Amino acid sequence: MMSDSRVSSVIQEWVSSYPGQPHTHSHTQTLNPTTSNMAGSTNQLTPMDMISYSQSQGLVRGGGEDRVAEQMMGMSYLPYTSPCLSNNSSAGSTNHHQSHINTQQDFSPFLLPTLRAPVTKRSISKDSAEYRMRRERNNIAVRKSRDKARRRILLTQQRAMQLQEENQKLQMRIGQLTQELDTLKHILSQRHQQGTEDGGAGESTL
Amino acid sequence: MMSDSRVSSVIQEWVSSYPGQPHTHSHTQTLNPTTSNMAGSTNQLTPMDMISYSQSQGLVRGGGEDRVAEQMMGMSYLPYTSPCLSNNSSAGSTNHHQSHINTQQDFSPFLLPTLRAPVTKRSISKDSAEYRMRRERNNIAVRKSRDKARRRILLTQQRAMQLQEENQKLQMRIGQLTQELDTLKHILSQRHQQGTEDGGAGESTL
DNA sequence: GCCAATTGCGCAATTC
DNA sequence: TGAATTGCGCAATTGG
Repeated sequence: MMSDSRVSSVIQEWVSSYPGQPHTHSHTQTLNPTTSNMAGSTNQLTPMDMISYSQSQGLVRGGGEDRVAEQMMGMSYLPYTSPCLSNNSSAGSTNHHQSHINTQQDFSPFLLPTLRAPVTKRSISKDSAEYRMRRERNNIAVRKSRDKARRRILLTQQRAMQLQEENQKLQMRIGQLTQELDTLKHILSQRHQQGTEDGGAGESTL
Repeated sequence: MMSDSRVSSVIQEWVSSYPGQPHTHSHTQTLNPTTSNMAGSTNQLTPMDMISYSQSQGLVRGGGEDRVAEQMMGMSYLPYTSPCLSNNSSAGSTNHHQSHINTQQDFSPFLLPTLRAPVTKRSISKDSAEYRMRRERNNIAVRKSRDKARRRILLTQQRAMQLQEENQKLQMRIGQLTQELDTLKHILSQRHQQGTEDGGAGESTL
């Protein structure tokens, strides 16, 4: 109805900012054992949070495998000893040079008796001009993406505030209308009573 | 206010999630969505940026110090040539673990007469157990913080949706009330007319 | 000054 | 193949 005119620009923008709701695929990750990390200390965080989380944000992917499991469990930021080892090379991610191998699947547990043997990796060598090129492009994409996300969040906040305002106004309006209605009803009721008593007609001017 | 009873749980949570609105301190950077970004040309950072870079603080990790300047200018994700050079190893940041060698101390300076010698850094040496300790603690804090942020965002989204729903209901309610009011008014008006015709006296109570 | 919390950044894995 | 996402760790800041 007339509501359209009430929606302000912020809302409009916001709407366009959510083309099609989060995917909610079936996430793929493997949540493999590695570093099961039972860490010990529990830590609160209702499981509920996780649910909605993974849903809206859509699949938690790749990144820190183990983390996934953790997060799924609602156990986030816990001590969490690094997957490979505590401090030495390429613990978590990082480890540039050697190669992209170890982080991900972390085959080491099985195939590498000693330490990782990054060797044998077809090195895209960080030196490679191409590598740098890719990295640079990705960095740009990342910045862009985050910028977008920030704006989206901002819009959502504004939208929420705006809706809240609107809501209050509507509530007020309802209050007015309700009161007015009560008044009229009361009047009618009296008239009716009068009419009944008098048997005649008593009307108001309103 | 009096609206409390009407606000649903999601809202409640959301509210508590924003203790005190975005700080808006003296602002450090970003702050606003702007991104006005005159885009035009420019991008490329001036060598000037380098200065702030090496200066900052302990262990510079080469990361995106320069970025700061850019962002201050509202110039986001632009090309932006890497600080040290475009492709060489460990150029930007990264370098984490592998060895504290290259990044930090970077002995190479000996070989590179022209570049600054970051030496003279207070060595918190990445080897230091303390360093690792700090890092680990910070990593945990970071995860925690991000988790929190995610939940906050989610709450905001839910809140917005909920408010929208509520809004629709309120609008509907207003529609009903309005109609009802019109009906009553119409009735009263008719009776009044009748009363007038009859020559009766119509007064309103109230 | 220390510490936790934030925040921007780049990396790498994954999705689209 | 390349852009977009996203978790992660690092480092600089900020607020206590």
